[in-house]
Amino acid sequence: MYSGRDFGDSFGYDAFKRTCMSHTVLEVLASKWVYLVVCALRTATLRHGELARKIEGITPKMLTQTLRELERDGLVTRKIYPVIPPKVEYELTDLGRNLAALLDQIRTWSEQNAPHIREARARAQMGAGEMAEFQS
Amino acid sequence: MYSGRDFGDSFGYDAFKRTCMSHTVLEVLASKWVYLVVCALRTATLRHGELARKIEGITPKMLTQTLRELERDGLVTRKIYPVIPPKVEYELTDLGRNLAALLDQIRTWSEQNAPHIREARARAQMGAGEMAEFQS
DNA sequence: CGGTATCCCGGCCGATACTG
DNA sequence: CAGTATCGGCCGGGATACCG
Repeated sequence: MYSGRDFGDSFGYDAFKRTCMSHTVLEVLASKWVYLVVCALRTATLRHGELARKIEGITPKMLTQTLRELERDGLVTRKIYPVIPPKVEYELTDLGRNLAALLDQIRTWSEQNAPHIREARARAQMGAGEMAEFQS
Repeated sequence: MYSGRDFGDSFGYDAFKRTCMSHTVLEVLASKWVYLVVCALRTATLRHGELARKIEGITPKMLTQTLRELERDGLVTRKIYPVIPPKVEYELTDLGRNLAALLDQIRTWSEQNAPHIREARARAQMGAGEMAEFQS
């Protein structure tokens, strides 16, 4: 074991390799909250409270944590207004907007295919519970 | 705000609502292993062992678990050959292939922008150590 | 080969309370 | 308003061993 990851000179063009940069990017994106925050910011600059209200179920802690992560990776900017009460706005960077467009395609896909997946799950559930029920 | 499609029911088309089907779909996709498995199967039908070898770091348990989930949701089919030694092939369904195309765009994006994100992280790390804050 | 079964640890994440 | 602090549960998921 070694502390920290050694990406070496690999720019990581194979996400299947753990040592690849693209793999670590994936690890960030593979989060429900990251996805929702990025999508929420796609069409508008929003404040902390606005995000919290829009994203149902997120806690202040997770929201802050997610935003910090996105900020660290250069996907979101954090703009502080020195006023009282405090005002902080979050906005996607160009990089973030670029990504958001792709994530939004996933959302569109999810919306359009939700019925199919629901049916698939129902069928799977049927098959699983069927042996305890009738067998005609 | 919601593109004029705020149905607000459980069939819903607003992934920000926890009760929405599209939200649950997202919860499936928001997984590193799901992503990698789907992408691995994008170009080829593969066996369990082939997947395990291709996806670095995945354990048998997680691979099976992920495949079962994808099968349940109708994204992957599992074909068993009654031979000895056993042979099982996993293949994307049409639905799965459709999704895989989108996920592959994410991968392409990750590869292309990995350097930018690497730099952003380096800058963030610098700033954290220096604490010499100056806003623009 | 293609899985299951089991143990178990770390850390993710939710809940809540508090501060500037 | 925009966060931090803290605690704790639960479960994701790694390691390992074992079946058909």
